[in-house]
Amino acid sequence: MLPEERRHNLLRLTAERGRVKVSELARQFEVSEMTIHRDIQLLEAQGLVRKMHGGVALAGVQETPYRERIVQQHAQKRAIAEAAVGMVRPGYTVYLSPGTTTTEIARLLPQKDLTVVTNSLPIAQELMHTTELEVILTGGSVRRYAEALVGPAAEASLAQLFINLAFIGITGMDPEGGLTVYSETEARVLQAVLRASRKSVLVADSTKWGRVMGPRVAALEMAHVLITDTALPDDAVKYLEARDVAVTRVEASEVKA
Amino acid sequence: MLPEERRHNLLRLTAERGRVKVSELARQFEVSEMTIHRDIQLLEAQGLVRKMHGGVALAGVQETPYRERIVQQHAQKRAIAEAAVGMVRPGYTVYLSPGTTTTEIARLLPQKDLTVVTNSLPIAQELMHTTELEVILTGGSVRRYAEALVGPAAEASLAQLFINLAFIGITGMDPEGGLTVYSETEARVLQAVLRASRKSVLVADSTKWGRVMGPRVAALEMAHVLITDTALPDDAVKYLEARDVAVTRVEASEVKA
DNA sequence: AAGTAAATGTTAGAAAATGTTGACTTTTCG
DNA sequence: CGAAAAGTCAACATTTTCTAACATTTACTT
Repeated sequence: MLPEERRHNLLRLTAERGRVKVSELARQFEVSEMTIHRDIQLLEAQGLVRKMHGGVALAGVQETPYRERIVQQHAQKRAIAEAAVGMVRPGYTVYLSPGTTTTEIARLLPQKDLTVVTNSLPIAQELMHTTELEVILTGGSVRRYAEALVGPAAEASLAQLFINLAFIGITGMDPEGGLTVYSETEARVLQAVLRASRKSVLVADSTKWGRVMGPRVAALEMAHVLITDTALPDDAVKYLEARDVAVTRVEASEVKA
Repeated sequence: MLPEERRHNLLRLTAERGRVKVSELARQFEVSEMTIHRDIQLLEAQGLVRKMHGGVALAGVQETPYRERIVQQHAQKRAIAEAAVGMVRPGYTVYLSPGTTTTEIARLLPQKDLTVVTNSLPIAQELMHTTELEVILTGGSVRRYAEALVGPAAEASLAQLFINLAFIGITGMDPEGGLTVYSETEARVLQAVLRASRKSVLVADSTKWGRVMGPRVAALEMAHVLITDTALPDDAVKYLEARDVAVTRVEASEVKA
């Protein structure tokens, strides 16, 4: 494995799991711990990770990177979420993927006449307390750092359902790389979601465009709709619409909390 | 668990529960009490928590003086939970039903080498944050008041699993009425649990004896073990042991909170 | 082929984290 | 009140992790 490749993987592993032990990384990559230390030092200088005794964590994040990410780019996510909620009709069964934008959608959902399917623990928690909607949680293994449920059990339970609208927060989207997420298990769950859904809606800010971050979920054109912000380049829109993917670009105008 | 991670979890636990005993934290994180003292000292220097004799409390937060009886009940649940945890062996897959006693068991579980299956959202949440155990959540509809997952999906996912030990908090137990819980759906989930388990352990304080509270889960003698308190009448013990149900009666000794 | 720069491993000492012991303080309870 | 129990904390020993310096290997350049 190339050094740069190794650092990239290190970063990905850290992003996925929130924190990783130095010893584990050394074993994983079959290099000495010293090398890992040097990698970490390098990544820390770029502000990407934070060193802690015995391991490494995502920068600026303690233990739950998920919750921390929520505060970033909130206005944009909120605007995207508002557009997403506009697509929901009474009686629908909607799916919400784990993620910050989808959590925002959950908060804006109508209070009635809706069934929500999710594999995100925080979303289920929130909907349970703040609404009277029917909430269905997929089964599965708890994936700690994403606070999500994954694995064969999650996929199997999705196969039993019919979903009118699936809202999917994606980590990377690229004409060549397609839709990508951090981990293999999450990718598989999303594939099950796509199979169970009549219509799939990607929610992703424009920074995700051109990014290939991990395992591939599906081709770009598998989605029916993309909701993103105005910063998405015109040629990207052209590319998508040529493939029958409807694009909605929203303005993150007012940043009210 | 990394030191910094442990301190973060300590803070989280304190925020959740208002105040926590040093001895409990030491047990939970599997470190000496001295280490906990040092952690607390560090967090106190940052103004995040307040040190108290025997424990730690959230800084700047009013203390809620608790009712004696609640404390008493808690001590009993705690004692039952301790006996329950004593039955767990490394490598086991254990099931925890929704409930306060089982939540207490979750808090006392070893940190390693265990798979936990549950349909309780709070238990999954807690284990996810404070341990590194493999946590499997059954799927299903969210049952609001119990914060539990129920329904055909929950039953189906349990059917896929093998459980070494199932800890079941029961609402009522009676020679004639058998084991009873509040709702039909919960009863069905517990039936699925019993089918998937090699050994089932009832955890219930003695007030549950003679109570028939709702739908029947199974006959009394379906369980292998009952862990309860010393107030359970002798004839109840005799009745149960005649049917090959082992009874463990614990004393709520460590009463003071 | 020789030289150079990058990458990695090794070693040793520094720093951090943890546990243990024992003296001391606070709380509990007869 | 006064003694026993429980909790605190400082000092020391031990283990683990970090870092800097040096040696070695690998890959690229001239």
